[in-house]
Amino acid sequence: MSALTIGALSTQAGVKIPTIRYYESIGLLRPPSRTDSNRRTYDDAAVRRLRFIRHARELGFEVDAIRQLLTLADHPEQPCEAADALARAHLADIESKIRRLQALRAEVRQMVNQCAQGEVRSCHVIEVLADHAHCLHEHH
Amino acid sequence: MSALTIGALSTQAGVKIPTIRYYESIGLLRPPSRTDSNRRTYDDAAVRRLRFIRHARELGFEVDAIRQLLTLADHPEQPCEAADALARAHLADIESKIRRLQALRAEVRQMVNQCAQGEVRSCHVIEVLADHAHCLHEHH
DNA sequence: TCTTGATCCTCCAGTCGCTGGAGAATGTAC
DNA sequence: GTACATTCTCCAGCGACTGGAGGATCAAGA
Repeated sequence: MSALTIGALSTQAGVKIPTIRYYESIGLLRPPSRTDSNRRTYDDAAVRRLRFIRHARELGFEVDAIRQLLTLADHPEQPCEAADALARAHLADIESKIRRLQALRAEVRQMVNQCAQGEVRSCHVIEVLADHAHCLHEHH
Repeated sequence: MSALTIGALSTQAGVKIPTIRYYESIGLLRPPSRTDSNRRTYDDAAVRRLRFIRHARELGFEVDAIRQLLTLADHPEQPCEAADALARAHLADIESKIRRLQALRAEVRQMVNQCAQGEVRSCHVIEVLADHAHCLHEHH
């Protein structure tokens, strides 16, 4: 039953105030009730919803996917295949990102290790970036 | 000695034409010479430079870091400590990204595995995203 | 009660790294 | 010669925020 200001919501959910207003403007958060002096007031449900959004963003979900998930969450009587499919698609995405980053790490490690602390002429940081033959991975 | 059109440069470097012009506009690529009819003409050095840029972008370097690296590459007589430091900083970045993504993967995997294919009410995809207690990692 | 400073409001412009369209001028191939 | 592809510039938009201007309102201390 606690009525929260936008500032309180911001700290409780860990989302900046302008971002909260932005989420409202793009329809991720429903417009809250207002005080007589036109200030937004939120309830605990809004905290949960905003945490949901923030968490999903941290997981790398795009706003559009989140919108779909929120719609699902608003209709808990429906089967969750759609939410499951969304999550599965995202999992594949995460896994590809990890693989790519691991390859990049190997490459940059090689760059750093091979830098002879000499002149740029002999510096592999530049070389590796300039020359595809130094690639350890196949992203192109 | 081959003179390349922007289209040829685009295919050889794997960078879209508007992106090439964009890179020129922000000073990542020097303005090339032009034909009588005002079309850009590039040489092989431009291909290497653009590949350098593209590769660095794929490695997740920000344009600003790339600008610094390019400046270094343009002055090969200088010591490469700066380039090395840039690469090292980026390596730390990549490693943190990998760790975060691995944690996210675990979380999303859990979500997918626990989804009972029932109703949303019992679907962990929604639950995990809504409730911080389900987190396996510590990103907040 | 007054005043100070924190918080809130709306609107708008900027960030980064592109991306794509409009409309016009060329280049190339049959 | 005609058709189609390519290029030119300029400008607007994308996603997902972020922050400032200028003004109203609130909460707490003197």
